[in-house]
Amino acid sequence: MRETSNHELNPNVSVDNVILGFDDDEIKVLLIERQPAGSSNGSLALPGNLIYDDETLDQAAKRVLMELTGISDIYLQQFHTFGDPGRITKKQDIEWLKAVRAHPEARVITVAYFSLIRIDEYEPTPSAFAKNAIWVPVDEVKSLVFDHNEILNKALVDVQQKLYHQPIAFKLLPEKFTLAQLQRVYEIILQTELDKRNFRRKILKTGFVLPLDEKQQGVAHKPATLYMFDQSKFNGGLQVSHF
Amino acid sequence: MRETSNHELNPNVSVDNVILGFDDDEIKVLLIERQPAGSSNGSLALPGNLIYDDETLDQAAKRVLMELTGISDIYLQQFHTFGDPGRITKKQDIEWLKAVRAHPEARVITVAYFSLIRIDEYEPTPSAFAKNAIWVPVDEVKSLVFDHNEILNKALVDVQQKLYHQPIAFKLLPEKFTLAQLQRVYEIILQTELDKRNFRRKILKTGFVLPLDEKQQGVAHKPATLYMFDQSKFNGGLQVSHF
DNA sequence: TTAGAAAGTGTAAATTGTACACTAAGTTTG
DNA sequence: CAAACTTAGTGTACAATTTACACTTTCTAA
Repeated sequence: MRETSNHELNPNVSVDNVILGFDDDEIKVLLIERQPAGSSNGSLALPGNLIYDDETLDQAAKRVLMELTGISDIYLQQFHTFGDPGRITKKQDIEWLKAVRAHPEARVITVAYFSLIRIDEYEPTPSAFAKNAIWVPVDEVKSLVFDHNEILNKALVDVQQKLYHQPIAFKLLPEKFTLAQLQRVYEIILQTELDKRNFRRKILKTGFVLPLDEKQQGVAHKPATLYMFDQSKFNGGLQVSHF
Repeated sequence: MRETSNHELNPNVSVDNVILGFDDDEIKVLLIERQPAGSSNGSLALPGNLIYDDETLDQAAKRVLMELTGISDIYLQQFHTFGDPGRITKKQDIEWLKAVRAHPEARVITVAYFSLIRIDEYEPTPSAFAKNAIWVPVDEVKSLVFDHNEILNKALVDVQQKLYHQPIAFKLLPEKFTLAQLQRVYEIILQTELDKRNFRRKILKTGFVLPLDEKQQGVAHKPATLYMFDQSKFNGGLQVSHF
């Protein structure tokens, strides 16, 4: 009988992480190639695994990410829990579970987390059952294991929503950034083009993006002013009045 | 060994429902009194219970609500999953679990759902381990079992957010309603006062609230025009431009 | 020195937000 | 049946925000 504070894997609950990365160009998602992979012409998955009975869900998400990809110290945010009994139907998935899990037939629900990071600030190094960890542009993602495509899509939609209310754009940029970089983040996440002058006016009026006494270096054109995000001025994001 | 499609209770996963009700006056939450209650000077809980291994989370939420309160046919929306190993610390809770659960020591994570309904359109009738089902004004809710206070609070915050993007205000009103009623819903959920003229202008401009050729009846003053919500015109809620 | 490339800036017109108070249309009461 | 009561319903002036739009500046590299 499992006890509340036993350090044992819970066969019924897993976490999955949607790590979205940005490289000043496009949004990519961090995927792992599972090992063993059975026939495996490389089946890809979100980094996720069962939780321990003595850790919180947030801790589990962090730990699992660390164990599979070596990435730590990032802020993970829970966004949805997936639990269709029919999540696991693909033959490859079933075989993989049999090879890896103590209770391969158990009903598993998974709590999904996302994070946004700069690709160049982390170096994923696969371990545990991840034989590879790779960044894949989100619109080039093919079929993933289990219901991971569904999880990824929901993450992308939720991130769009949260862009207005949470300072997530800045997690995709270096500490010091230009307004052009910031605009690009908004454009890529929202999948739309924005007017440069209007964007600048609006962003600067919020007060949570501060200019520095510093310019971009090493560019073959007029160097842009660098800016910083000021967390303390961020009160619920872009101001919006509904009434 | 549990199988994916067995009709057995999963000892590790539960659902909890935050049913918010409105009676044209204030927001109340539907709570149950558990049976057996031990020493119990009436410990109150959100209606929730373990899931079966062969049902989806959404199905489980519906079923559990039905079994405990008799309420069915309402739209339940998942909003967060709670899973601290320390969720269960109160002595009363532990005793109750021992009396009722096959695996009282099991680590349980709970997937929380909310719904908004009109109080006068439902008649909660307690059954299963609910010896009572009552509506409690949300600001009169005292200490609940487990972490149910935390779950309720998160539900209330999330509902505020979603009011702008989802047509949830209309679930708290009869099919035909006056603009004063609608305004009251917004005011109560947002905990703020709104200007009557500005509210009307803004709501009517959205196009998803349509006037009927019908007036309020049986009131001791000028009868108000009745309105309907038009789902098909609702595109993401109140229009807001961020850039 | 010139060409290239992105930075940075302003304005006019339309729309939306805000604050605010009286008249209209019923019912109830005396 | 008149008066009192209660809520419905409406408009406007001013401020703020949104939108659309193009040229000059400043740096590097050739």
